[in-house]
Amino acid sequence: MCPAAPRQTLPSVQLSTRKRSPTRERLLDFAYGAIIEKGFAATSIEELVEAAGITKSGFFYHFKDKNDLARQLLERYLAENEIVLDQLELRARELDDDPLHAFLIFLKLYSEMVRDVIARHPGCIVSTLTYQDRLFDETVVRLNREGMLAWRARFQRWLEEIVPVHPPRVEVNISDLADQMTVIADGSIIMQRALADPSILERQALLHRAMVRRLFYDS
Amino acid sequence: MCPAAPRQTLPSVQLSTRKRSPTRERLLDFAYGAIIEKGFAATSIEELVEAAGITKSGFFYHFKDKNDLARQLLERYLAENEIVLDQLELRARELDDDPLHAFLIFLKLYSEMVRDVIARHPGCIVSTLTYQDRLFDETVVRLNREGMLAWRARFQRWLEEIVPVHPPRVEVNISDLADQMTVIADGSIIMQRALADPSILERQALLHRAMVRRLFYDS
DNA sequence: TGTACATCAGTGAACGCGCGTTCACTGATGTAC
DNA sequence: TGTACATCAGTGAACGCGCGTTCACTGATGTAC
Repeated sequence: MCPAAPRQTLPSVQLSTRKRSPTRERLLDFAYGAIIEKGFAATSIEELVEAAGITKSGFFYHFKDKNDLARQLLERYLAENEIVLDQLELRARELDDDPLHAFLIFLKLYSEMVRDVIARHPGCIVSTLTYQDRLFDETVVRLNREGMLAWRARFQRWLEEIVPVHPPRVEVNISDLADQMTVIADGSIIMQRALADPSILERQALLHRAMVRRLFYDS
Repeated sequence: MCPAAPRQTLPSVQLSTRKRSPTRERLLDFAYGAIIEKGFAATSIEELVEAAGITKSGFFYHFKDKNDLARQLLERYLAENEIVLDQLELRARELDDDPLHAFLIFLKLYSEMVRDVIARHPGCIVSTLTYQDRLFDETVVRLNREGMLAWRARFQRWLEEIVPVHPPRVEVNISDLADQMTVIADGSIIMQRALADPSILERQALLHRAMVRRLFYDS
């Protein structure tokens, strides 16, 4: 599922109808970093407001409660993530008309982008929240779920475009192959973090690319 | 990294020199389940001792502090995990002398074992602890790291046995390929949990197997 | 076999701290007429 | 242009609760002589 692009390079995304308050955005930024470092339960409202330079009551002006923080964080992340992947897919398809070639270009572009993002934030909120989902209400759990399904849908659509042109050399389930992208991203981030080796995700992304290529080509 | 086999099927593993106390084992069992459900920070000592039927002070007889709980849990898990993988590898090598065939059998056996374990405990403590590693001392972080490196070493050794007999059809880094096994296991567990779909891990394990097979064979 | 001591596996009460949350209030800015 | 009111983005003090941890103590079992 991860990661989104660096925040500063993003256009201003308007989420729902709520106005974007700079203080709220900063609180979300701090929460993002802290939650990736320690998890949600270990991240206190106190440390966030201290970092943002307001008082604790100010937090409750922007967020109904702590669960609402998780919800808004996830909403913002998923929206940005969609945009980043759209851009990457668009760029890849510009560079080659053939869907398979474009897909392989996409995997390469993705591996490069992800390398930089994870270096700064070694983790993924979606994975983190997934591992603590008993702490949240169903809205958060549902958002998480829908985010993962959006990844599946994107790659499944793309792969179904590829298959008629380049039939796979062995039989594989296309939906599973679409999921493999997400699985490898999330799994690599864990390993990268556990080993404190910043090269893992990129290496795994490139290996995955080589395996996909080999699935469609004999050479 | 995950999972270990069901506890009840395991021989009694003697960890370090400490005697295995049934109460401590039960505390560890409850902690395992709770940590996978909610994470470490959200798991309270109170709920564990209540489940075990002792008082909170009893906990501190068995564990120096909460960090010590994480350490003992991880130690026990890693030791059991080694044994389970050893057995699976032994069995696979019994069934076929060729290292590649044995490896593919191993992947199949693994996918079956893992399906049952994750159905009961939908998560992996190693991943969970990795995502909250700022909460622990370096012993825990080091154990985590060594556990992952043990997986890498096991599969790398095996793959290096395979390569001279069955040269891969495209160039891949053997160490990365060894890591891919771990990456897919951990990533699948996250997706399985986020989607609440118990079939994900097995499907991904089998897809991975097909991709590895395709790497070494043209058919 | 009896006694003395040691160890094991806890109990029970108390601690201080930090946590998430509430509530009445406030000064600055925006809007209607 | 001035006045009245509404909204925005917070403040400050207080709350009760649960958390991890400590410490003096205890009854049952094991071991030495």
